[in-house]
Amino acid sequence: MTRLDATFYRRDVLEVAPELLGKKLVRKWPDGQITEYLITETEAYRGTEDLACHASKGLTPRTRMMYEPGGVLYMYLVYGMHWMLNIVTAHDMEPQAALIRATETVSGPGRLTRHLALDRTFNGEDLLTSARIWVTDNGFRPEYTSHPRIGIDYAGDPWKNKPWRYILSL
DNA sequence: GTAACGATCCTC
DNA sequence: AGGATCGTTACA
Repeated sequence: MTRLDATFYRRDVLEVAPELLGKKLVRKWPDGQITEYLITETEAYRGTEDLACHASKGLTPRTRMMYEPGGVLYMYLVYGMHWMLNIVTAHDMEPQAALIRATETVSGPGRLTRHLALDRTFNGEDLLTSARIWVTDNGFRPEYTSHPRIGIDYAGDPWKNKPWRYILSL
């Protein structure tokens, strides 16, 4: 049960996103309680070319965390009500992130952040040093399947068809 | 300023 | 199938 380090996150998101499956998202609450959530579904968003990735719009106040070195969180609001939890990957000025879509007990990216009480105050949070959220490796290397990403049809071909959504098998 | 649009979820 | 709900972005 060791906290994942910089070398894990500072690689291409197409490697990191599937490898996050089976890892444990750890949340330490204000009262000191700690709860763990097995990650079961992720999606990769990769660079300025990927028209489904917010970074395709360039470096803006909203997207700037994605340009940080891997290991920090990128939080943003969609549809005026749901916060999305993204883990930034790759190196400085290489905008990539893995969206955490579900855990073993909570399905859906919006429901997950509501359950874990994650919002804008976690934008830029550093998973390498944070005392309230981090990810641990238990040595589990699960099988997984790949699928097109959800809710990004507007990105058009070929991006809407990239099999960059990863689901833990069983 | 103004307007259009979501990396979703819930209820009909 | 449709509504909720608001920050971000682009454009005038």
